[in-house]
Amino acid sequence: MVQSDEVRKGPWTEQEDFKLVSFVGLFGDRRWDFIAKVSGLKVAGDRLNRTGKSCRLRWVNYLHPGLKRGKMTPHEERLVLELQSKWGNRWSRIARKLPGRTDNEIKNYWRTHMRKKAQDKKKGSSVPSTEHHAMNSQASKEAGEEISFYDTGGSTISNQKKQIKQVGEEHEQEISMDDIWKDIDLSEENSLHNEDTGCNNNNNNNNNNISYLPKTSQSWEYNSTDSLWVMDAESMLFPEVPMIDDPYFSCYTN
DNA sequence: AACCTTTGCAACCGCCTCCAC
DNA sequence: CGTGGAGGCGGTTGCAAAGGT
Repeated sequence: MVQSDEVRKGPWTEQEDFKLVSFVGLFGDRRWDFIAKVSGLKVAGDRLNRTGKSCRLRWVNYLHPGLKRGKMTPHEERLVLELQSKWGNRWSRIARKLPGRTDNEIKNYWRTHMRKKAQDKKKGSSVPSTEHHAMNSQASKEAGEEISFYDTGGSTISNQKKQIKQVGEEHEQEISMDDIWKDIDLSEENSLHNEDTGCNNNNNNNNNNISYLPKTSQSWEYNSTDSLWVMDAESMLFPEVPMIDDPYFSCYTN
């Protein structure tokens, strides 16, 4: 445990980043509490008074050398949409299929994406064609209608209300509360259904929809089994979902 | 140019799961 | 088998930058 009276919060400084990278280099990227503890000691020089959680988050979301920066590629965007429709808001699982992207990044992307979609709906305009294609998934077909723009990441009640506020302020009459709650229910059903049936159903889906993605092996071997984006057990069950090739990983092979 | 709104993203919070003891 | 700690995950918040008026 870090000395609690001095636990730092908020944005990380360059020095903190540097220290964290050093400690991770020394101790690996698993023992976050240990890293937090050791880095908080006076013997560690300038102390890094962050919690283990905070260290982990900073490393995973920002400092990890395998991270891609910058905009999502169209392939990544479509894969996110496809997997979200399949798995729901299981961001970390989705992130495992997009090496170099973090769950946080994908989550943020999704929220932005859905916000745009909500605005499109509000304006009564058609959904952009690529997005529509991606969203035209098993779940929406089985629901017999378009996926609601409310079945987003962060789809808690409070968030829904926030979106309602954002989206509906001018057009409250157009989208009633009943519609909204119906959408929420539908999306939850879809999500559950996808979770239950995703394995079989999506064999076909994936073969059809994302076969354009290159099938590659994970060349990144940073810290071996302790690395991010390792194939988990579930991933092994869905080998049909390809990994996106990532040239960045080549620099982690020793 | 100033102000307001929107967008993107880093970071935190709280809950859950796993595992060692 | 129960418990506690550590890590993981999803949801949420806050803020800076960009864009619009």
